[in-house]
Amino acid sequence: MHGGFHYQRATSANLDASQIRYKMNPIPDALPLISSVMSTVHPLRNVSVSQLRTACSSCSLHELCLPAGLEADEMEQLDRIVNRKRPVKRGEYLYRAGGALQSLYAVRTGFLKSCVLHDDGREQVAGFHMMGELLGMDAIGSGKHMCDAVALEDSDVCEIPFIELEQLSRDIPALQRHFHRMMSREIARDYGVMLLLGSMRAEERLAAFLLNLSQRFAARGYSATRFNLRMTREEIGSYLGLKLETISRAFSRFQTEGLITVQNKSIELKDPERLRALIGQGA
Amino acid sequence: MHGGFHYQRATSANLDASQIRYKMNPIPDALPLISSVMSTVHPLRNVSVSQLRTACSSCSLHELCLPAGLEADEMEQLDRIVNRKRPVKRGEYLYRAGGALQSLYAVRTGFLKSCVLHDDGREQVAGFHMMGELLGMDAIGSGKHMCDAVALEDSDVCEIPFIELEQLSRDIPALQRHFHRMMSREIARDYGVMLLLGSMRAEERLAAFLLNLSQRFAARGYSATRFNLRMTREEIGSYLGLKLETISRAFSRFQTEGLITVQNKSIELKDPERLRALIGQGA
DNA sequence: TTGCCTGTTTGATCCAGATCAACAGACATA
DNA sequence: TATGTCTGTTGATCTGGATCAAACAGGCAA
Repeated sequence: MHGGFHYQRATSANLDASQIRYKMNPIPDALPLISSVMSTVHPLRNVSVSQLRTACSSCSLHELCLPAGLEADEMEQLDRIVNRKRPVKRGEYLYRAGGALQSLYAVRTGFLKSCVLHDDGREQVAGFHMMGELLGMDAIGSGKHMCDAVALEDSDVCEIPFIELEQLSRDIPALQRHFHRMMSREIARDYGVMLLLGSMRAEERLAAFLLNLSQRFAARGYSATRFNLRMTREEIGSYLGLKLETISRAFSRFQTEGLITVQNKSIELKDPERLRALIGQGA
Repeated sequence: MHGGFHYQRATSANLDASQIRYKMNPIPDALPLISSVMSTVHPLRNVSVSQLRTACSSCSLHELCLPAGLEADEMEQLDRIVNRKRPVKRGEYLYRAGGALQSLYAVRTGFLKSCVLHDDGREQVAGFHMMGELLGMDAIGSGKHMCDAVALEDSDVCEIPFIELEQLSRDIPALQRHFHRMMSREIARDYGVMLLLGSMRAEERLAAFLLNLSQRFAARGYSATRFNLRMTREEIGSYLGLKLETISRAFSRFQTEGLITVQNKSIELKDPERLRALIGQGA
């Protein structure tokens, strides 16, 4: 893959050309640049072109991310407090459990996981995070992070100093509103995970997981039916409260039943409808 | 127990007198009425005494609840938007999944549960809520409640219209701050539940559950070692991702091992330390 | 007092998923 | 190109908790 966009690097061999193009379209890194060069400075904003490149307003994620619903001038104010493009290499920690809360982080590119730790070494994956999603909200209550955040592939995040975000959200109702929405959606997601962990059987859990990924990729303009997993079977298992062997077997069974095609990390949903029907057969 | 305060009714026999007094003091139900007749209006506030009686500033929960950390005048502003004392009878719904978000609710007295529902009828208890805790935050993201909230015993809640809370929290930084803390703590709690559901065995889960209740009762000035369950074995099981028979057996085993005394809903923790040690033996 | 009705306890059996084990690819480094 | 280290697959066996079943206790209405 060329340019700064190596999101699909590891698995490009598995994908046909049309899909690669499709996946690269929605989040163009280079295109905005070009158009911004043509018109020197954005009429509404007093920032240089180089800043504009990564500004929220030119970021293809802004409808999903924190600035959703902001006016241009409001977005500019938010831009001023955001430290854009902090890279996190695969395997690196964005923050660790126990560390003091400084900032929230919005994923620009890449993929991360949050892990809750238990004294005895057990760890539980509490979530996987993709572009436009906000991390670190668990730390606001105590001032300390409750979990580790680790990059599953080379990623870029926007760093949003929390104190300043809180300050700014008093001045910008739309920002306040959307920040509350994002916290609340995290709570709603957590409730869904509890339902999954507390009352679904293994195959239902995996089906729900795949459909959730599918829906999130689709919301970002990617294919809903073909995507690559960024996490290992063990990490999926941890998230779903199952062992890696169980994940592997369930994948195999889904494949022999024609529900999906799996090859290593590459997934194709062949029959999303039947997958959906699979959830809710139990009990 | 007399008056409207029967929170401890079923278990008062277990408590010594000093504790009962303590428990009854903070939330006087009947007395306020009388004194309001006597002293018409509070000097600092332009509200009648009858309103003051149940005002946040006179509520024993205010250090745990939403107004934590507010100045007197700020608390007064909050008071003005809060609709105090909405009673919810045992078994009644405070709100239902799918219903539009109007208000958040702070528990004044009593005990409630939240249940996430699945199409096929399965339900998962997502949380139990006691005095000072805030319900409904899952609904902010979508504008619709994600779960049912049901009273497990006759309860009173304060109704806090969400739009007005959001508005007011722009004017009162301490309120904004604390509201964010409460949402964040819910997220942190959820992560803990995921850890529990995803990687603990049955007895660890129950021990963690008992210790969590103990700690929450203690934070409210109740005994940390003697309390009454407000929920059935089935509800505990649902919350912990286990069947009611498993809960019952685990209780029995804890009892024969001298960790606790159980009799129906009444619990005494005989050896909290060993209970704590029990968590984290597995894996 | 009787007779539900709901919730709880305890025993016997079963099974979904864990555990143990062997092996096969994929990928990274030299 | 060889080599070692992760990661994933599949089989055989085991087991914690589910399921099925029976009996019982407490609350409450008639």
